[in-house]
Amino acid sequence: MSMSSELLPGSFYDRDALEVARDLLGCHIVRDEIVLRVTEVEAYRWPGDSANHCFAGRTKRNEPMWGPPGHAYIYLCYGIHHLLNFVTGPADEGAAVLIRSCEPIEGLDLIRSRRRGLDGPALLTGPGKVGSALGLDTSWNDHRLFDPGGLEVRAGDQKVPVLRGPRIGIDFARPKDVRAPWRLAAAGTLWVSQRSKLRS
DNA sequence: CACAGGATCGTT
DNA sequence: ACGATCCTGTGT
Repeated sequence: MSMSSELLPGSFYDRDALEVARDLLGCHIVRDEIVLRVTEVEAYRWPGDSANHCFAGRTKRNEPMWGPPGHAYIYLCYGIHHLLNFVTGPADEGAAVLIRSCEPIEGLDLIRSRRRGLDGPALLTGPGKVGSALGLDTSWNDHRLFDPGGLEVRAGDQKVPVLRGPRIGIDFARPKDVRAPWRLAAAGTLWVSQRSKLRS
């Protein structure tokens, strides 16, 4: 458990998902002995974002996204991958930031043991890999990220240079939303997926 | 109840 | 380019 930085308060998440996404780059996700530096995120905004799970209204799956900011929203993708999101904005608005990639700070041995046969950026570049490395499943839904214990988010590097590009895997959305540059990544690291599609 | 498709990943 | 693998949302 890393005590090197402050837990982000609930108020950190009570803003537009795009602002929260920007400020999450360089922050630390902590679970047990694993500490990850956030390197790549996507904003799913409110209102009017047709790529957002909440676009068509409330469902059982997206219920955590309508709750208070700073809670976890985790869902099963393609029947295999558990994808980690942080709920943003006020309750009753459905917005969140998807954690797409991280860089290991501590706990690399445990991460490797969960991703047998892989090494280097292949361990953590992609949202399914982040969920796997952290050992997450849907039982973590609604978890309060600003409370100590379990799964925590702590402050990290300030003023990380940012790369931007369109979000991945949302071809079903409206063209305007498919094009929106709401995938953000930290510059200067290889621990980012599809880096060539990003620009400063 | 049945169906179609998905904010992915690793291999071919 | 494709299969894995299963839940979700919608429609009847």
